[in-house]
Amino acid sequence: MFSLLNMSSAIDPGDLTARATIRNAALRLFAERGPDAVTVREIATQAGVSPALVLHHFGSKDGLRAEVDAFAAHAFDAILEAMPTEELAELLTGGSTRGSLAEAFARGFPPGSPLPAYLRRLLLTNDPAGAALFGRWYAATRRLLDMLVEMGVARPSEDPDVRAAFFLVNDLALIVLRNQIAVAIGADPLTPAGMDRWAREAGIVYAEGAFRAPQKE
Amino acid sequence: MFSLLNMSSAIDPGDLTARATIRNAALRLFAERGPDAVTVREIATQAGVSPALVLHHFGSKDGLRAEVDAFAAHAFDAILEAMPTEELAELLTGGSTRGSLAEAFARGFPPGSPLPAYLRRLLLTNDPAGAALFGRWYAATRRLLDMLVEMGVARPSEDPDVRAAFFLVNDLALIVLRNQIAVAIGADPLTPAGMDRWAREAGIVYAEGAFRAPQKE
DNA sequence: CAGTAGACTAAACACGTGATCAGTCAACCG
DNA sequence: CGGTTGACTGATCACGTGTTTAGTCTACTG
Repeated sequence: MFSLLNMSSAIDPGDLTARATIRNAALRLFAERGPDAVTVREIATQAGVSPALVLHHFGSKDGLRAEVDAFAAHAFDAILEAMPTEELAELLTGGSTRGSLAEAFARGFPPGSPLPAYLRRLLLTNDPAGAALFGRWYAATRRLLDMLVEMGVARPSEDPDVRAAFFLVNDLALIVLRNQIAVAIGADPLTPAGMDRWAREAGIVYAEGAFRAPQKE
Repeated sequence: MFSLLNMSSAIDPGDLTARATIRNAALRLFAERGPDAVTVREIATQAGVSPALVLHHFGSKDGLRAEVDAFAAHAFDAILEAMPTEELAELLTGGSTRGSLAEAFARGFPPGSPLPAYLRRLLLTNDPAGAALFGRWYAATRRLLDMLVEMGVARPSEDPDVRAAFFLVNDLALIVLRNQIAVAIGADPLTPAGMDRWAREAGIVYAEGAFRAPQKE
């Protein structure tokens, strides 16, 4: 008897290993609901395999979690590595859209990708990996801002640490409050359309301010 | 024999009912780790009662959760109610600090209060209560911004929906990314000291912008 | 002083969880 | 061909969970 189910390449459309299929299913579920709220049985069902196979491949649920973490971190670094030069170029050419992390993500990931949601979880839990990621992005923002000041493009600040954090978290707010923003403005801010509206307003405020200065000037 | 443990008023310093003690313990634990990650036994231990008493008073864990939700929502509304006039007054008198939700919270809640963390969780989960809260705050922000434009204090925007959302989520970012911000700038942004630094930078950017406008003007 | 109501607890129950185990099957190697 | 390796599964385990039950003790009521 010829068993289709045991041909690992036939488990899922796309010729993926069973391992990869399980990892992808876990990534998607972890991103949406968090690892603690997802059961091994659920992952197995979604991947079309038995629960025991999940632990056969990854040792334990925590092992799977670690592997998914590493996979996601790798994907994020790939995005981040391709960004700063591109972002800088856009900024210096005075392009219409301001360089931003959220924007880079919207461009770098396919529309249905679970990675933005995964990133969100990483930043919001007390995960050390999330803290490390935030730290690297903060340092990059800080450096970029210093560079822009030196170039005369950005005005200097008395408290550059806070200003860099201000810009970074305003940007990340798009990712972490995505759903709330979507219902408020009637458009997903991580799609190109929503992103355009957002970038235009942010760009204006960052360039000109939003209030008529009451006492200064 | 005289039993101290059964005198409800002696269970906890502060003359609280056992019910209130349990509710407070649950609020604190829910805020820190989320309701799903907290066990009934844990709440009971922290409150100094038996696990069965928790369910005796609240029917079920979900019942307790609902009661804690209602309690927190009530506290938030109280803060929100006292804010807009005060905020408006500060704004119109040209006070040093810009009116903001995060600021109002830092002023309105004692330093160790679990309510900011609870609010954070409410906004970040897909909880309908959180969506409702965000919706009300968004409407208030939108109205305030319109009013300021009408008064000539704020510059009009082509996309006021997005601009209001932009201001609101920048503000809420202080609450949802509090920990990451704290390690980045070296100060908890929800304490008066950290809040001052943050408000100063935000105020400057919102008033004057941060970049030298490249093409406009 | 009975007697009832309610705060409170110890013990146990039903169930879903992550994990283990023994075993089947296909592929590969000598 | 015989034998070993490894992907894969069904059955089962130990355990923590929310909840229930039976019962104790105190305070109040007539």
